[in-house]
Amino acid sequence: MDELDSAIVRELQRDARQSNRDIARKVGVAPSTCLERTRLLRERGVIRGYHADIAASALNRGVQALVSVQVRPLSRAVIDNFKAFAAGLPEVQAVFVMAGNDDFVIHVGAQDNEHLHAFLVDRLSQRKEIVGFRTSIIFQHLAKHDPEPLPDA
Amino acid sequence: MDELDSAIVRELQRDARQSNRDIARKVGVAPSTCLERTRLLRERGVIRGYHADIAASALNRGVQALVSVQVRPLSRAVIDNFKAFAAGLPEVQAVFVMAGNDDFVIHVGAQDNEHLHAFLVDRLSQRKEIVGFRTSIIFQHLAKHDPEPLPDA
DNA sequence: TGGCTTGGCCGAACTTAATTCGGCAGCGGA
DNA sequence: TCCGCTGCCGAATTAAGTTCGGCCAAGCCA
Repeated sequence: MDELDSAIVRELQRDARQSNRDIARKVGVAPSTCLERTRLLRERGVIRGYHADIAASALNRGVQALVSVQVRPLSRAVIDNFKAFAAGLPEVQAVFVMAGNDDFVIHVGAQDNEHLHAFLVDRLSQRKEIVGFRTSIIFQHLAKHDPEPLPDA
Repeated sequence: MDELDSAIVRELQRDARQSNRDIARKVGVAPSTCLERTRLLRERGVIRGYHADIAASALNRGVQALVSVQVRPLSRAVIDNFKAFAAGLPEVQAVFVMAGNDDFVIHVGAQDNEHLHAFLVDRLSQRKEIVGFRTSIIFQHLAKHDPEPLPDA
């Protein structure tokens, strides 16, 4: 992970669909070199994939929420099981396994409030390992897809 | 946003760097048609961008947390101002503007616990509009980059 | 109902990019 | 110093992106 790798990664974070030649030119190496670096980054697991960022409303997810969940007992089996369950639900966009008061935070997207409510009472509430959850509506989501690099220090 | 658009969007969510020809073949249209559809999706704002998914540890963000923040007074000026401030910090990966007990949830990534602590006490604590915040460490992050589509119903 | 218009898709032609691979230069070890 | 290894380059080949004229079908108006 030298400076060249970092520069390539930054470019791919910014725009994953620009051509390899453009990236090569911007980072100052030959296209073949850039291609090989990119291949290795992928192979090493630094680059995990490339994904389009889609407007939530176009995916019928105009209403979003963070759901904080507590489960019991706090055993690995229960945690892994609930995590897999949550990840499998279509409304769920992300699952955070947490330390602290809440064991999970689930990022959910639904078409409207009614669908969100249905999801909460028909899906989540079913699970017997859940001892409590709190739902907070998201007004706005600002995600930074190409953060400036963190100082190494 | 007909079935063809949806199919193209799904493919680009799954792998944003596959060739237009491959996508065209998978969704069953000519490459030129697929290209034009993609252009229009972008123009309409359905597709907002394409981004590489990078392993957190490679970006010096091995430690992540969700920080719930309360600010006062709850005026638009204060909210917009704090949102812009948070979004500008390099450690911040996402900002959620919330309804409910907390006004913001901030997704933060830092090199280690020490850097995270420094961020909290040197950056966040400075802000006079903050009347309280709670930090919860993230053990695991499971993000779904190509969720199955939500039923239209 | 019949002709006209329009939108959207196709495929060929052309331009540009991805990919492969042999060679070379720089570096480190013996 | 010499050898071998690593990583970069650039040319050649294959494949992809992009443009554009033509066609077909659906909708509309008379």
